[in-house]
Amino acid sequence: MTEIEKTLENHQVRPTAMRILIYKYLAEKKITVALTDIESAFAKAERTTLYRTIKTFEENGIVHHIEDGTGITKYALCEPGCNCDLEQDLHLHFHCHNCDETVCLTEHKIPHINLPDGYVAENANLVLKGICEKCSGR
Amino acid sequence: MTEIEKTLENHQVRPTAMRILIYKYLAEKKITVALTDIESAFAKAERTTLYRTIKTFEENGIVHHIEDGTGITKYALCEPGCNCDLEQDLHLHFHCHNCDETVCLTEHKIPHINLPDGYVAENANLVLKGICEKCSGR
DNA sequence: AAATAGTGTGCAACGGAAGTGCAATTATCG
DNA sequence: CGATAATTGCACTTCCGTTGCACACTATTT
Repeated sequence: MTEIEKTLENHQVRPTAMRILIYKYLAEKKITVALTDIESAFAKAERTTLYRTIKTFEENGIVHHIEDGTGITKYALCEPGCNCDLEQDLHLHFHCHNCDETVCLTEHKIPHINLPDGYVAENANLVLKGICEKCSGR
Repeated sequence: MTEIEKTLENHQVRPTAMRILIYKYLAEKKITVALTDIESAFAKAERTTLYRTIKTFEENGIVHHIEDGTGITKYALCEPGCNCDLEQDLHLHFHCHNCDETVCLTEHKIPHINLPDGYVAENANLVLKGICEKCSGR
C-alpha cells in the first residue's frame, strides 16, 4: 500500500484508482488547480467524476478550496495537519494576473482584524493580486 | 440638475433615466448588491442594460466590485474620493452567512503584508465571513 | 462462490451567471 | 432638421457548477 493510499484512508476516503491519480496530480502541482485543469489533465475521465472526487476530498479534509476572485473555484492539497476551518490556520493566497495562477502562501497567515461591535468573524479569505515570483523574473 | 446627475457627469457618464435610477437604487442600499438584485428591483428593464450600466459605472469609478467568495460578483458605490485601484484605499468586506449579505467596511483597511521575494502585490481582497451586526442581535 | 448491499463512475441534462452581436431607439451636435 | 454616436432591448452563446439515473465495481454476508 502506497503513501497516497494511506493518506486517503486516513481521511476515510476509499483509495480508488481514480482518486489516487487525482491525488497524485494535485500533489505534483505546486499551485492551486481549477476543476477544468483536472479535466484537461484527465481527458478520458468524466467531468462529474472529477467534480465529485474533489468534493469528497474537500469534505474529508484532503483539499481546501480557494476563491481567488477569478470566479473559478480553485483547489489545493491541505498541508499535513491543516485545519482549514479554524481561523488561526487561514493562510493567504496570491493570484498572478500574468500567468493567471494562484498559489498558497501557507506560511503567511491572515492578520487579525478588529471588527465593529456586533460583527463576529468565523472565517476569512485574503487574496493578494499582482505578479508572482516566476513572472517578475527574480 | 440633481445631485445624482452631477455625480454621473463628474465621472464622464451621461445621466440617462436608467442610470439615474440604478444609481439611486445603489445609494439607498447600504449593502453591496449583485446583478440579480438589481434585476429583480428593475424587473421591467433588460438584464443586459443593467449589466452594461454597472460595467460603465465601474469603468468610470462610480462603483467597485467585490468578490465575496459566493461566486457572485457584488457591487457597491464608491465613497467620495475612493480610489479602488490604489492599494492604500483597499477596504475590507464582511459577508454574513446568515442573511447572505455583504457589506463594505470602508473604515477598515487591509493591513500590509510582507510577501516573499519576487512577489509584487498590486491589489488585495480581504473578505471576513461570519455573522453581521444585524444578525448577531446587538 | 453466489447473493446482496453499498459505493463509485459515466452519461445526459439542467440552471444560473456572464458575456456578445446586432438591430432599434434615443440623445447630441452641427 | 439631419447625421452621428451612444444607449438600450432582444436573442443567443458559453462556461462552470450541479443533479438524477443507470450501470459497474467493491466489499460483505451467508
